[in-house]
Amino acid sequence: MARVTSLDVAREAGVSQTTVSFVLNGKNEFGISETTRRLVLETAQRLGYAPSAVARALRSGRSQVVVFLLTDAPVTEPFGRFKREVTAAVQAQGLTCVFLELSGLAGGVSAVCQHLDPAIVVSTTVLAEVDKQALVRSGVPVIDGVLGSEDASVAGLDQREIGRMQVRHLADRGHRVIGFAAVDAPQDQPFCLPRLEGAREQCLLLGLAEPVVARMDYSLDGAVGALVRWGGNGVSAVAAFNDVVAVAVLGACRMRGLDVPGDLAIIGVDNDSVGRLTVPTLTTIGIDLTVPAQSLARALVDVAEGNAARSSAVAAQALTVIHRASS
Amino acid sequence: MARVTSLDVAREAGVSQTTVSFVLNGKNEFGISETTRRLVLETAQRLGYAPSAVARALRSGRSQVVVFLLTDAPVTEPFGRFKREVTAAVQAQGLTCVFLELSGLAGGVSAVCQHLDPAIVVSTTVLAEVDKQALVRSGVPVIDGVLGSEDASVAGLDQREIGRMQVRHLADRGHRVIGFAAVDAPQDQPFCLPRLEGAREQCLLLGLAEPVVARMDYSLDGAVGALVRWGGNGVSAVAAFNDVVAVAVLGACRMRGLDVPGDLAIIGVDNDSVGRLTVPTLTTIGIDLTVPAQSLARALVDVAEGNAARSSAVAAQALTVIHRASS
DNA sequence: CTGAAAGCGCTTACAG
DNA sequence: CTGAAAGCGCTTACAG
Repeated sequence: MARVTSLDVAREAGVSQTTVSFVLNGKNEFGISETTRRLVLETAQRLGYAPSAVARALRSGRSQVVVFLLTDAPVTEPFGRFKREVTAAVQAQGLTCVFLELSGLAGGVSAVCQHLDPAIVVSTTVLAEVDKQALVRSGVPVIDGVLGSEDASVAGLDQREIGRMQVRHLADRGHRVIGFAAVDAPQDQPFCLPRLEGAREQCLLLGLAEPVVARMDYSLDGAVGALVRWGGNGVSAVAAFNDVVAVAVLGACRMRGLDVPGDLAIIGVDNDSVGRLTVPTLTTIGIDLTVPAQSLARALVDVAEGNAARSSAVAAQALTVIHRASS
Repeated sequence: MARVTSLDVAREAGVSQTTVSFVLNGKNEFGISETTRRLVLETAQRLGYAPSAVARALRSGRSQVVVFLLTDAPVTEPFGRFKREVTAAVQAQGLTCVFLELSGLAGGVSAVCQHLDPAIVVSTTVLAEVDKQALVRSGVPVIDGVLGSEDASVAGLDQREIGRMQVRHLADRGHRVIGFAAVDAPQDQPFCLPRLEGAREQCLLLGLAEPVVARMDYSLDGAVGALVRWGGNGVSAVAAFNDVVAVAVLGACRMRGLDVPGDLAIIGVDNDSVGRLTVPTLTTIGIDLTVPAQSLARALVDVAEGNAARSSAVAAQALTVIHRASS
């Protein structure tokens, strides 16, 4: 079963390959008659013609593929939605977005281009300078550190705003000494650091003491340790880096007989479904990355075309406090 | 900055394009002298030559890309690792695996081939027959229902075995009337149904009563409802579809003043990190999908080459009971 | 308004 | 042992 080519369609319709190409690519400015147009379309349909992406890419020198590199990317629900929304937004721009699990790949980034020839590469993490150079040298533009950069980043979401919102929420409810539950895991730092920084800024702005930072791994023991530290500093409310850490703090409170939110209020980040299932349920910051996904898609197209990325305003509307029982 | 082509390398090295191609593709059977070989390799390196995947694909008629379709795929940690392991295993077979978020895509599967020309398409969900036909018609082989099929599937992991293990664990600890916490969400059914079936089988085998099934959404209210139903049936232990549901049951127990595991034992599935953070910590089934990922990668290559997939033995070693405080 | 022809970069028979 | 040439399927100047 040989592949149906545009030449097959041309022959079958009794026109030239050129005409087929023009019709199928909507190059109407060449003034092809409506009759011919219909005939070509109908013939292509009938033969089940599907253009070869590979041939098109070779000819045009540009593939239509966006490779989105995932390196220990967050497994949270908002990020899962983000991937779907980026996919949709990129598609709306006429490209196709695929995700590549870089952490599973031997040989690293350079191996990416071996089989893929992407129009552009996007990465959640900041790429090593060598890798970046290698890509750029083979003509592939790169946008890295997406969502996690310390400045507002191409997606227009400032991670610091998350920390600020957490503190504002807790301060609104009368808390004056606030703890911050940070994590050690390296892959979380691009998110954890700016969130903490935002929390600091907001405390300063509100005339509160510096937040009392406790670092922990994802364990109950770690959370109990944090509790002790906070207890010694008069902390009455905790902003957790994310919902999972918040659950750990919740568990530690239970172990130590502390009432939540009576003895300690807790707010997480992510609105993970598990936060609706704990007792007490978890106050959290919901993240809607629809707008950031669209900003990113626009920036992608700009950069893929060799222009500078349009910068995006901070998408403050991406964030909402979801107030539940833990605060 | 024009692209470096194999012809550039040939000219620079003073040999023909053919020789360059042979050297770079390791076609040593043509007896190229060691000196020439070295020269070509060194020149390619020096010029920073990277072969065009697109040209190669056009010429050979086969791309080297595996497209892994994700449709509301589970966001659990084992599945995250699975993706990395599939990526590695596929790479070991000489192909590149990328993931495509089908749920974010308008136009569905047919749009996939527009820009990608994959060597093979894999899907977690069972594809609609039309979509499957469309792919096969354009010459793209398909493997669908990966990990979720009711039979042992290409990956060699039988979801039923998970339910069996849960029941065996609970029965070993003396429980005679077992509840099953099932979920409503359609995307979970390919996993939930076989796990429940396995639980049923195992109860029968051990001479226990049928498991008492409660369906719920991911909510505390749903879990409380389930608790009432189980209470009326003398259930002393619950096998939950996954860890998130298990957390909901845990929460419901807390609300109703039930002791875990005293009044009710609970076992989840997935070994999600949250299960180590609840109080009590959660007994669960750990899933190591390394072996299934490798089976899948082998099957992929078979099918991409037009052969039947090698069937795989059930990878029982993929599953382990992780015994914690909830049972 | 439509067609013949070139060329994207590669691999691989075929000829020396 | 090595080279000249064809051809994968497409798009697009160029010519009519």
